[in-house]
Amino acid sequence: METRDLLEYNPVFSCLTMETLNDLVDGALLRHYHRGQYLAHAGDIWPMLFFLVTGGITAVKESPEGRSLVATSFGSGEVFWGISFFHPELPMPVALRVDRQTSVYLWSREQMLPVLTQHGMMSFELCRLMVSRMLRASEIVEELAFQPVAGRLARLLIDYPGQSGSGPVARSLTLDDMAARIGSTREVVCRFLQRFADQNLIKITRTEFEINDRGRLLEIIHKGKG
Amino acid sequence: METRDLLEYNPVFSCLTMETLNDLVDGALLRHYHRGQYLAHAGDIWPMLFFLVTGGITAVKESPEGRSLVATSFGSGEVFWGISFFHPELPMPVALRVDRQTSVYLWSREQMLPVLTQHGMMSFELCRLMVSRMLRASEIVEELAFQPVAGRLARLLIDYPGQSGSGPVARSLTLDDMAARIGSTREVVCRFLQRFADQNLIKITRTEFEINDRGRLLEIIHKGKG
DNA sequence: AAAAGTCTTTAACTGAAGGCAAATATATAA
DNA sequence: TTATATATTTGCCTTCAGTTAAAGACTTTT
Repeated sequence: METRDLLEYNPVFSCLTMETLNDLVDGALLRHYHRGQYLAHAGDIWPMLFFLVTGGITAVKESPEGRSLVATSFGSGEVFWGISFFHPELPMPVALRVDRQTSVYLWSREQMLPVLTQHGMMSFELCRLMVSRMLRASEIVEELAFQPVAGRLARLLIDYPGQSGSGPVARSLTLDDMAARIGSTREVVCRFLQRFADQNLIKITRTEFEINDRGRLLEIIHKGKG
Repeated sequence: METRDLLEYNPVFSCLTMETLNDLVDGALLRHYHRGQYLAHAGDIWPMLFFLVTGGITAVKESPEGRSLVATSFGSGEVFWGISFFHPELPMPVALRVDRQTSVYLWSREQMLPVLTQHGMMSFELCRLMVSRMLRASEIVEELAFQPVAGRLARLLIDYPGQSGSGPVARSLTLDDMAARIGSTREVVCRFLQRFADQNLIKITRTEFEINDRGRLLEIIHKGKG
């Protein structure tokens, strides 16, 4: 899709006039990153708002001992920001890591502030977006607090990326990736995957997997027990 | 403090003109609740924004098996909302429970929407507020994912409500309350409290406690191990 | 094709934390 | 006061999940 369409399709930018939007795009910094680079590290003061044109970015929390947890991730057409964009004195609680070849538009707090305070609709849409993100955070909290690993993993499998209808799916995430998404470790994830396979809930090879018993997986998510 | 002062002191409302503020207050629903009542239950569609005049409200997540987790709580002068205020189709992920005698101003989505879209500054301040709340959520996630119970409890003790300087503090929270705040259970909390007492980090009676070794507690929070 | 690196898989061990049950203490109501 | 409900404390036991270690499988490089 064209960058321009992406912007106009995004609720936050779509409420601006052509003119304002043009000005914004002209003033924006267009940056390209590649896999493994960081837009910002946890602890940084990073007062920027960005629009993701192509690629993917992941918000990651790192524990002191090196375990990490994926808080959320962004794709084409999505908007996010550094905490410092809104609170210049506060540092980033997560790192923003680039998943693959990625292009973003960047705006600084100074650039964007007048536009936001001028356009109530835009700020309001930003609020709405934040609420969605808060919901996501809320889900993560709930799962970490109440769901044992089996449930969290079952959920990850159910909404695994690149699942169309039935048939085997490529294991695009490594065990470490999965572990980071559900707040556990490589070995434990492996163990539970095998256990699911033993129970015929899934079929699994080194490179692919396939869900056999979606119903039972959903049950594990909701009622617990793996 | 006067309600009026509270409103004018709140960043979200303070950017309105006297006039608009008057209109808002006139249009608001003033409601009184008592301990144990709910403004909204998890799962409700509740498209309201509220301003807490007096009292206290807690946002609680409940697990299917009856354990609960305090996500955050609000006091005098604070503003919060139902998810449905921003996304009318989405239900509340938490319940809003009243802690004690409480008065709130309530506005519906319909009432407030025009004001917000008209006043960019107000929406922007609301964004800022949301970011703060997101930060809080982010901390909770981090702690649940990476901190063992000892650390989470230590933190709860360090910023226990009603701690002025030194000296013993009344145990205003029951073990269940504490457990709900750190995502654990009554018994476990009790056990860790006793352990802390054994190590002379705190002194504890049935009704009061006192922090003896704040430094060591901070260490447990940051470096782990109880 | 050998070597080095990266993932996956298993097993055995360990520790952390939750559940149950019972004793004790305290507050509230009849 | 007695009775009833509510909190705390403790011991014992179980489960769950993280750690360590090692072996196997596949990829990429040399």
